[in-house]
Amino acid sequence: MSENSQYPTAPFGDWDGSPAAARAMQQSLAAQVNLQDDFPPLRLIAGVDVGFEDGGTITRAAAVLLDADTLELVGSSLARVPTNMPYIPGLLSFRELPAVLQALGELPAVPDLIFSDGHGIAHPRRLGIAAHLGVVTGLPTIGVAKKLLTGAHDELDLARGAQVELRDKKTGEVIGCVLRSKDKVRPLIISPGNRVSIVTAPQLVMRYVTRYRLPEPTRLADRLASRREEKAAARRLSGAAK
DNA sequence: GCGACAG
DNA sequence: ATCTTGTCGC
Repeated sequence: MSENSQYPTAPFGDWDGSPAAARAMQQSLAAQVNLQDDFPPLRLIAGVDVGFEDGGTITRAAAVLLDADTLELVGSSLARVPTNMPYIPGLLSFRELPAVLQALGELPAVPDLIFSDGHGIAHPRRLGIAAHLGVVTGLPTIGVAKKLLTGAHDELDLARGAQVELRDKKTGEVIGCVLRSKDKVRPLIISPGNRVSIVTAPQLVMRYVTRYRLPEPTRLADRLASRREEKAAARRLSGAAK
């Protein structure tokens, strides 16, 4: 089980830490996003997500590696690092990406596609965390978000698989789609990413949705990052102790 | 100036 | 994201 350390350690170059410089950096990186379908036959897919411990002082990134055909868990990793900056809408990647890259580097293999929590190009400057991750790693990525950050869309049917385009409010440019992954659940906001087209992204998401709202890679990474298991177990015990 | 605002 | 119990609906 050899881990791979082929991911950048300092994804922000010579960033001075200021929000203004971060936004400028996003503008230039956004130009490097590839919105064409350019991914290999999928054999291994990954899911990444981030959670926090100790009131937010520790950033906890989880990465899971799945067999793209059977969805069998092939490997997983966890990276715990000190939190370096606060959450600022639009600058999420500068807060979470370092931990995510560390977790990815500890997986047993490099995935053919990564599902990232948060948006891809459905972002004010077209560089949400999924797109940022795709540019710095060069790998295909898709952003799977639970809430809207920017853009507008029409209503969509309540049936599983229903979807409508998400467009820039000002330019009308299509920046992603709103997808109902299960009957009557709150829709997901899907956007590339890198090396995946706006049309293909939701298809790939649906391919990996089983019985839950979130596609498996994202759901499993979320469980690890946010310690769903541990918390549920702790709750059951304290409740039984009474 | 006012509202919106991933995780 | 995280803190948190019971509860309404499919």
